[in-house]
Amino acid sequence: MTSFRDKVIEIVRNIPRGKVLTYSEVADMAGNLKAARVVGNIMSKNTNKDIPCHRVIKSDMKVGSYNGILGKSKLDILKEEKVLFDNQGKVIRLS
DNA sequence: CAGATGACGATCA
DNA sequence: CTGATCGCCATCT
Repeated sequence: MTSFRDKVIEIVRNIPRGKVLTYSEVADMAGNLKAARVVGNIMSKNTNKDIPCHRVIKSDMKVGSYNGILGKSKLDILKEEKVLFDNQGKVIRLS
């Protein structure tokens, strides 16, 4: 059966390069708006490099945490993906 | 099955 | 803006 976890995995896996989604957005798409925390919990235990878990940020637009499976900090990876940041370390979306 | 956990979120100081 | 507190919920042990 498709657990909440599986949906989250699939959603995150489909995030295109250079784009980011918030934990609450992913949680919402997976079926539970209030489960943003669960999304993070799942990502933290996921070690599959096939999943761009670094493209998931907080609803505040701050990067949040990262397990470092790719050997780089989340912030650096996003910068490599051409994602823009302001002086407060927040992500700037190009609408 | 029950309790603990945490890559979060909103609110208050 | 920064930091602390409380609330939320699927997973893990």
